[in-house]
Amino acid sequence: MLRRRGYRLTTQRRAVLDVIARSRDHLTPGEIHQQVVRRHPGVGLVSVYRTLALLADMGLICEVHVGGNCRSYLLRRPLGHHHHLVCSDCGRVVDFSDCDLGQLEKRLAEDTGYEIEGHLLEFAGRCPDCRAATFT
Amino acid sequence: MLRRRGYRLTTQRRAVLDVIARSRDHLTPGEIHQQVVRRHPGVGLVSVYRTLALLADMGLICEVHVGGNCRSYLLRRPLGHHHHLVCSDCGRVVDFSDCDLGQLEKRLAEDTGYEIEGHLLEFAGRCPDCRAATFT
DNA sequence: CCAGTTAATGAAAATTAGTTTCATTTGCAG
DNA sequence: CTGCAAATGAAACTAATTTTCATTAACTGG
Repeated sequence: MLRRRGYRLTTQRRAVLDVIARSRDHLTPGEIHQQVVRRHPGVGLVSVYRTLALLADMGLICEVHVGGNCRSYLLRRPLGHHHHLVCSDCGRVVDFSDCDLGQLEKRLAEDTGYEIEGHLLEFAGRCPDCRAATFT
Repeated sequence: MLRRRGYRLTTQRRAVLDVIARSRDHLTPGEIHQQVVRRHPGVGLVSVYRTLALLADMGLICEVHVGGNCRSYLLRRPLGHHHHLVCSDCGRVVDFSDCDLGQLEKRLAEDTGYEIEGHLLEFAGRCPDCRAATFT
């Protein structure tokens, strides 16, 4: 896909893609870098950022904004439109895809005159594990 | 309200509250500080952050997470549950309150075992002014 | 109203996340 | 193989936020 868009397929890009593809979880740029370095020491955090920006541009990954510490998490996109349910304790993320905001979106557009381009929907809650941990 | 919770009512807290109360727009910590300093030179950005954290804790203000540059915007809460429609060009924010996510939330809780605590819903779009500007 | 305590402040340093710059390297077209 | 533009790594930089700590001032009790 990179090639098709005229980008070069470099070792570092391979490495980043590899990490993202391998992981089921959502990772921060820093975490991705750590994992990349394990197999490819010398790969710079900068390249990770650059690759992530590229992938995000191409729509292959997307970002999550969670909690108080407004840090952007990057994650693998499970193909297509979807949203996140984030555990407020451990940060674990569950994806879901049906959000049914079409009507609301339409009404908002009419009421405000905005041309709506997209939306960000995230739920916060406590995952089963963290809930269980409380009762220990 | 501060007093009721055992916090002191300091000049700087008054000043921050004043600015937030006066403004209908959403402000960044930096913007709030600028305005505070106009009337109260010497008030530190630090205190603004501290006051904002306090107010957010008490639920009197809330944050917005917008666009790519993951910076947390703080804003006045128009009382009660609501959401934001943010212009992707100029950043102007419109509030709306009916989101009708109850059913989705319930189903998610059943499916995932998460105890859902809240949600973050934001729409992005282009406001009437910015749309008009394009055609100039 | 005054004094004491203690929370709150301001300044500066520290931290954290992300971006920019630029000389060097390298993928890949020819 | 070779050349060159694209991509990289290191380091400097920007920006936002947090921490530290000595000083200040809000409230409480007298």
